[in-house]
Amino acid sequence: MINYDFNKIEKKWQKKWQDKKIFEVNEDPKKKKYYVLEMFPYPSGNGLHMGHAFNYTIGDIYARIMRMKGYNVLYPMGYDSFGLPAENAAIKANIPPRKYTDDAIKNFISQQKSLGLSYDWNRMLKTSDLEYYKWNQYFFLKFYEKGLVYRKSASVNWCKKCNSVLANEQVHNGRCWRHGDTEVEIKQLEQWFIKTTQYADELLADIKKLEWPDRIKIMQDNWIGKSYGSEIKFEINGEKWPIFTTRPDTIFGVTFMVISAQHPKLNELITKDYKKEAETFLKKIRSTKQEDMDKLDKEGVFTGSYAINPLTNEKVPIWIGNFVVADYGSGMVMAVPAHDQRDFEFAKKYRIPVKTVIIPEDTRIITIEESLNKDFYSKVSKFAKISISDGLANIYSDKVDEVFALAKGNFIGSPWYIHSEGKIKKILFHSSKEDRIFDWSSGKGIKEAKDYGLKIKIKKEQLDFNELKQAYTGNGILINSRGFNDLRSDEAKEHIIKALEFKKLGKKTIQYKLRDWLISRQRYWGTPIPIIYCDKCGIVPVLEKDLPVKLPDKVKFGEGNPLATSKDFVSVKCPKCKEKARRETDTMDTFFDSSWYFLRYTDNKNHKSPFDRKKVEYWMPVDQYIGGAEHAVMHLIYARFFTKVLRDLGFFDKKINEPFPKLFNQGMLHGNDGFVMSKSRGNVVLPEEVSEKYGIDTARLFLMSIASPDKDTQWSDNGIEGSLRFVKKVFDVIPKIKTGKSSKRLESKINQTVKNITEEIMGFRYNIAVIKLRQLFEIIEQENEISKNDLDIFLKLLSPFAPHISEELWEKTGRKGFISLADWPVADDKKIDANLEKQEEAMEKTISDVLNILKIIKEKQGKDGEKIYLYVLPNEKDSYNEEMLSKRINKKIKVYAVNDKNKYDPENKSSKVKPGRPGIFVE
RNA sequence: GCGAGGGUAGCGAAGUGGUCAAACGCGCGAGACUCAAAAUCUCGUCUCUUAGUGAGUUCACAGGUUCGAAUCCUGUCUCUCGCACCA
Repeated sequence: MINYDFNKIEKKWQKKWQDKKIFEVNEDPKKKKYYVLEMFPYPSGNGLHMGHAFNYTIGDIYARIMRMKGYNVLYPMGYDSFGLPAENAAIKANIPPRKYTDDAIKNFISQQKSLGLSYDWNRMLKTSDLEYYKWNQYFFLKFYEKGLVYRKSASVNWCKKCNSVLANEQVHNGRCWRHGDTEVEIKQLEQWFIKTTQYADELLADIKKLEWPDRIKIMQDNWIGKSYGSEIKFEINGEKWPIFTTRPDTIFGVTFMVISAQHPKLNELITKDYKKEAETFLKKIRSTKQEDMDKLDKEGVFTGSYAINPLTNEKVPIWIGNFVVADYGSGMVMAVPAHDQRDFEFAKKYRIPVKTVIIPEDTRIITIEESLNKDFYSKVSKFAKISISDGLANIYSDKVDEVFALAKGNFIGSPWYIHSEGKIKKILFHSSKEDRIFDWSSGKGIKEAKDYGLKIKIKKEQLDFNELKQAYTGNGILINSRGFNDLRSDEAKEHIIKALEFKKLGKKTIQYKLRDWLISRQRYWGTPIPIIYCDKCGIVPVLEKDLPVKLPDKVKFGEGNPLATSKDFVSVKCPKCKEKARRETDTMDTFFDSSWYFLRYTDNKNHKSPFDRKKVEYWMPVDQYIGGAEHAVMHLIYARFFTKVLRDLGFFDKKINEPFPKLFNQGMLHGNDGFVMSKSRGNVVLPEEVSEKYGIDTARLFLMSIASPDKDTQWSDNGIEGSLRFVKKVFDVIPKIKTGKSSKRLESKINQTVKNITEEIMGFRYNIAVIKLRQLFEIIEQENEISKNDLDIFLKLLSPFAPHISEELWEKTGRKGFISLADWPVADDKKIDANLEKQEEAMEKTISDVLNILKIIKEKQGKDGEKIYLYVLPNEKDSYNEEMLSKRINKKIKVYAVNDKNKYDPENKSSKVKPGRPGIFVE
């Protein structure tokens, strides 16, 4: 076998592709377009690792097959080059961020080119280029005009390592998304926000139209977090405070209110008498780390104020609590301790009354009067019988599913109720000393609770739900709710809202968890926000004609906001009054940049506008987007939002509603040790090293064959050897193969494989496609000759995975042009012959029979079989190829038709012959 | 706590009702080639059995549905990921 010089071949074809610009595309109305896109990378100074190669190869294969299928394929690459790491590197190594970034990009490009990716490099973009980011500013102004941008003071997430605020989406588990070890602090700051919430409904509704992995869709759904509820107005100090709740059916159970410690109007409620305690409490909360907050018990203090329940006119105390989220709903909750676990815990701690207003369906409280006086059949659970006499309670039942008795102490005193459904299984007794569960399922008939030695005494005055162990949070039947008693929760919600609406004290509302997008960053390496502050005119947007606001080169780091250190930058004249004014010194979140880059690819050199409408309308939407799941609720939500806004601003046709109708989530590539590749762990596999040793085609093929590309996979230095063997063999065998006529068997196999591989690639089951390709190659190897056309087909099938050697072999076998631009093969169904498949199986079976016999002879008789004779039915003779069999079995094989008079058959094995099953004689 | 997805032979990984003792790759074993090794080629690789056969036990664990289960249902254990006091 020759040792092929893969590196030379790779360079050769990469150069040819580039010189001939074969992957560059233009709008062509005659051709169907297809837009394949991978999430563009942040160009880190560390360069690419194998994980990137894995990701890009997935997209490249897709782009290649679509191109060969005749689509006009847009497959671009660019760089999300603004951002913190460059700035930090600049501070650390004293390199200007622009230089750091440009160097990193250069490095990325050369690495990516050596991966054989078929990008249209002519469309490359960098978000840190003035030609790109000036359009960020332009969009910001457009959004501003439309009222989609606003400035407000709010509690914001602050990461001290980033030295900047973060968007809600960038806080993970109370920590910074970039700095997993850094807790986010809450600061009160005035910042720029984008009204993503204005599109919450559409963003949510359109999720179901997307062909995305379910888990990403679910994540977005949860993130937007729509909940239906109502706003109920509670009167506080003569003022109406709207309070959001999803459980208006529990309004009669409200025994207190809790306001968030961060609520802007909190101070209005704290009365003189409670000021001291409140301040101590608030101080404590503010000094608590965000992370510890979650673990804390519910805590709070009384404000001294009261709210009036609009339906009962009861006065309930207002507490400050550490568990109420300030910016969700109304920042204050109506607390129903009997039916909300948090409220329950709080009430228990501060001995606030608990009032039960919902009981599970099929449940009735047995009132003491009823219980004490007579044998009692539960009204609802018809099969439960409770008898109470002399203060002793026994429970009898044969068909009740679950009987809950809530009791206190030695089962003495306390309220209890029975809940039943279907067959009897268990009876549960809870006591404050221990929880005991009795399995009722073993007993067929009636058992007495007292058999277990239980005595239950009930006293009237102890009917007190404060003894409940936890809140009942399910739906059920209303009690203690005046006119709404006996309604089911869902009915009660409607009725109660109606009653409140009638009094103008409440209404139905919808709440979202999604918050507006905070885009201000107190950092340098980003897009300057085009705003000017004038003492006279206030906030004044930069005029469109004055764009771009260029990011200054000379700033000082480490003294707060870097842009503020550039006097030339800050000082400006007010566009309105022409007086002295100052510029905004914050920059934009880089997710702003990545929210529309896919549009810019369609027209990346446009100086006059962000993109040409026609071009966007030709190429958009992205037909296949590829990227990791880490952007499920960040980039993917922002980009969807942006697209919808630009659509509404008339930048392109109304039909473009979603940027990425189809999304593929690739898995993570782990290192040899099974852990995520990272520099600190030292398990990073570098493409150039692998490439040098095995060739990039081999690496691509291997990456795609380890596992399904949507799964996390593990790099293995051993595994790639297998792929190398295959690549070498192909490279060795193909040029030597005799071209002529393909056998029926080969034709059938080839056409079947074309069909399979096409389907597998289209479904991203690349691993299966590679297996099919290998199986096909095995057949080709076995055959004596192959037709020119079939050989071409094989190379075409190989080419998306191993483009360089495919090109090389294409050329070596005398084909013209680039295989990358050749037509993707179409299967000829007529040539697929199921009978041949059967013959194949018969042959495999025969081989294994022969081998088995050889093994047995060796074991039993200690001799090696030398010659093998097969006796086959005359019509099957052609299916048994002596040469091929001999090669497989490594022995001389002679095939006779059973009716051959001259056959050699000393033991008359030919009598054993059956269709598809030859007789075998070994000697 | 809530939500999503997993657990398949020594390892990686296909397989979602019969064609499954389970593709493919790695590893390992045997043979061929060679003076020898590497490379390459062929075969084998759950257990027992066997002139090409037959039997048994498997797909986290325990039950169940079915004529039939790796595949469907229930429960348990376990791993990964996402959200996390959202009223």
